[in-house]
Amino acid sequence: MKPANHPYHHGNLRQELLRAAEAALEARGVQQLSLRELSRELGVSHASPQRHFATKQDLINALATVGFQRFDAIAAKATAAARGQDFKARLTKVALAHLGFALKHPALLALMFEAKRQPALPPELLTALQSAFSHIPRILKEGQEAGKIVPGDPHRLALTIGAVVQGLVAIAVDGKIKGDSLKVIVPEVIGQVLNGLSTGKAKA
Amino acid sequence: MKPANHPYHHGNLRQELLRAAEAALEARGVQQLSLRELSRELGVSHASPQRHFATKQDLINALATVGFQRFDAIAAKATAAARGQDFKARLTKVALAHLGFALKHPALLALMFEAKRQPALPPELLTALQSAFSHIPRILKEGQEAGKIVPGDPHRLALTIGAVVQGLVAIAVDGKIKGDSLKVIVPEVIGQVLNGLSTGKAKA
DNA sequence: ACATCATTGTTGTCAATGACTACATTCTTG
DNA sequence: CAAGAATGTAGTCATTGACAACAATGATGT
Repeated sequence: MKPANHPYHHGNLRQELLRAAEAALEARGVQQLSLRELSRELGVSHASPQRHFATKQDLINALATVGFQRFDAIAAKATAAARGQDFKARLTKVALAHLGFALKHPALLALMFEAKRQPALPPELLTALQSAFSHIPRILKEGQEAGKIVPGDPHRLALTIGAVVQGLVAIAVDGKIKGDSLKVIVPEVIGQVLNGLSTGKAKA
Repeated sequence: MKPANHPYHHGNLRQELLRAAEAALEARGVQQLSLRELSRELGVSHASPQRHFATKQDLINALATVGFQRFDAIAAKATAAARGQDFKARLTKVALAHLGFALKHPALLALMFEAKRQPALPPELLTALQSAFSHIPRILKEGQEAGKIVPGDPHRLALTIGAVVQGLVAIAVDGKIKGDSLKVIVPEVIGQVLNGLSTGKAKA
C-alpha cells in the first residue's frame, strides 16, 4: 500500500537491525534491548526480525560476532601499520588499538564478553573471537623467537601480556583513565611489564 | 489458610530472594532471571518481591552489592592472613583471593562488572565497590613507602598491578587457566610484573 | 517468458513478565 | 490494646519474545 515509503522487501533488514541494535545497546544497555522496538524504529512489522535472527539471543550473538570481527580488523591494521618497528612498539600499538575500540564501544565490548561466557558458542562467534585474540600471542612469539624476551612457555607469557591489556581495557572503560593520558600510560605500563620479561636489563 | 506451610509473613524474604536469585543467576544467567519465578520457587506471591526490591534492577544492584562486599571480605582476610609477610607475597595472596572468588562465582562476577557500568550507581553499591578495590592500591602504597618499588605516581602503579590482576581474573574465568595451575601461574605473573617495577634488579 | 519455489515480510495470537493498585494480615510501639 | 507501619496477596495492564498462517517478492530452470 505504501511503496513510496518502502518496498515490501526491506532489502537490508539484517544489517539495519544490527546497526539499530548496536545504537540501542550503547544508548540503553542490553537489558533494554527489544526486538519489537527495533522493528518499530525501522518501520517493519514486529515479527520480521525472526527471518534474520531466530531468537533474541541470536541477534545478540551476531552483535558479539561483528564486534569481535571489528576488534580483530582494528588489531590487524595496527600490527600492519607497525610492521618492521620495534617489538615493544608493535605490542604497544596493538594494545592501544584494543583500548581505542573499548573506549569507542564500551557497551558492545561488555556484550561481547558476556556472550563469550555462553556454554555453547556459535561457531562463527568462536572463530571471530579466536582471531581477535590471536594478535598479541603472535607478536609475543615473534619477539621470543628474536630473543627479545625470556624463553619460557610462550603460552604463559602471552597470558601475562594479555592479562595486562585486558585489565587496562577494563579499567579504561570505567573511565578511570582520561582520554589523552592513554597514549602516555599504555606505553608506560607495557614498558614496565616488558621490563620484567625482557632478557636484557637495559632500563631502570 | 495454610499456617502449617508458612506464616503469612515470610520473615526473611529479602535474604531468601537474594539467595535464590544468586543460584538462578549462576544456573541460568542474568537474562533468564525472573522475579516471578523466584517468587514461585520461594512459595510466595508474584508481587511480594516488590516490598523488598522496587524494581528488578534493584534486585540486581543488591546482588552486585553483596557480591562486592564478599569480594572485599575475602580480600581483607587474605591481606590479614599475610600480615608481616613479604611485600610480593601479600600482593600474590590478594590476587589469588580475587581469582578464587572469580572462579567460584563467575556469573555473579559478570553481573557485578555489568552493574558497575551503570550511569547512576546506588550509593551502597559504590561504597562496596570502592572498598573491594582498595586492597591492592593500599598494599602497593605500603611497598612504595618501604622503597620496594619505583616511586612514581602511585595511582599509575596501582593501575598496572590492578590491570594485571583484573586481566588474570577475566582470563581465569574463561577457563583458560586450569584450576591447579593458578597457584603456579599467579605468583609467576606477579613476579614478572613486579620485576619490572622493583627498584633493585635481583632476579633474572 | 513464465511457472515454481524459496526468501522475506505481515498479521494475529499466546504465555510470561515487570510493574502497578487496592486490599489483607501481621508486627510494633506508644 | 489501638493505631499505623511492614509485609504479603490478588488482580490487572502493557510489553515482550515466540510462534503460526498467510502475502508479496525474488530467483531459478526450462
